[in-house]
Amino acid sequence: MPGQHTLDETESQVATRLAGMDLDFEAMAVTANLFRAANAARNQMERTVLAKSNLTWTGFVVLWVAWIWETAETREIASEAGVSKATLSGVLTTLESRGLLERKRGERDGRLVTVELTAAGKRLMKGLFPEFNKAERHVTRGLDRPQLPAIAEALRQITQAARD
Amino acid sequence: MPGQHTLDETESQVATRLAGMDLDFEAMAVTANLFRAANAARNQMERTVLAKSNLTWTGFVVLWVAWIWETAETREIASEAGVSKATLSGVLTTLESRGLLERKRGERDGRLVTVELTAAGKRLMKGLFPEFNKAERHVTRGLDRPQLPAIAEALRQITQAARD
DNA sequence: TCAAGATCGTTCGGGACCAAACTATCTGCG
DNA sequence: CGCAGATAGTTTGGTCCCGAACGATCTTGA
Repeated sequence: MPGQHTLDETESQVATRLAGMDLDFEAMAVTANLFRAANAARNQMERTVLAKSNLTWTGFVVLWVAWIWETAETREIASEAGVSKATLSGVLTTLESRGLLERKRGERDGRLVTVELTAAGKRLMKGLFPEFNKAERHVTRGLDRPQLPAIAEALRQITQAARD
Repeated sequence: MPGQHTLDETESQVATRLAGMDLDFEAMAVTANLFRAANAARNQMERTVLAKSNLTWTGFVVLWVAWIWETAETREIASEAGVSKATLSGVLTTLESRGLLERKRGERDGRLVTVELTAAGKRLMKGLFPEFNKAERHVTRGLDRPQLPAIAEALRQITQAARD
């Protein structure tokens, strides 16, 4: 089946092609697989869980953050969701037009905007999140159960290190 | 500093908000931190390494795959890069217009298109990749060195599990 | 041999995505 | 008080991103 490489084939081709260069191959393996895993998991969840509700990944994450924090300022949503404020602005407009959340201009500080889920938004998240969590369980099913917290911690370390 | 939560604060808020629901919190922590880490690392690398060459993340990954495999069929680039063939088609057009790669229609099979870097494309990757690898080392610097292969392996498991 | 079906890449429409420019608001210092 | 600078969110312009529809090409089986 030409055009289909296994992960092993790919990594061995990489090693061959880059032999002799002064590179950190272990760091490379971690980041390469980090992006592959995140991408594969995201695509999987978009297809299986989010598509039914006609939600994009980012739309879901934004709803999720606002749901968890009850009410949230846009800059904090942007930070949690990992998108720029420009992107968030557009996504909020989309979600607001679908009646899932509401913007409220800050009263003390007129520059701020806070976001709150509507009843429909809360209902959606309440029904959707357990399904989302099933998908989370699904994509982690190949890992040793007791190893899970250590992996989560390692990923937190990467996040920290990438923040400067 | 309102509007800024630490990772710990966020996870504790999540635990509180979802208390009582029947959820797999450990799987949740792994996937949530997986996306955070991938996002943070990607943003970091886009800003520090890729921006100089005016490359997007996906553009770089596409060049990378074609570089590693010398010559590659589009469907295999799409698969390795983790994008749809529709997306790839547009990205190839962009990169081709900048003279970094060339499309060639398959000779045996007229449906196929293979991609090959131009001299300029190869030069770019040769100069860029060592810098990219430095950034890979940077974002993994918080991890125990001997632990690296195990983390890469865990991420491979997630990728596998997400592929169905 | 040749039509039905599979497979490949492109196009289309609509949303996501970012940096930079912009508007509105607040803060602080003279 | 008043204005210079900081800060917040939105708009703009260009690319990425996907599913679905499409045209072109190959394969297969009667």
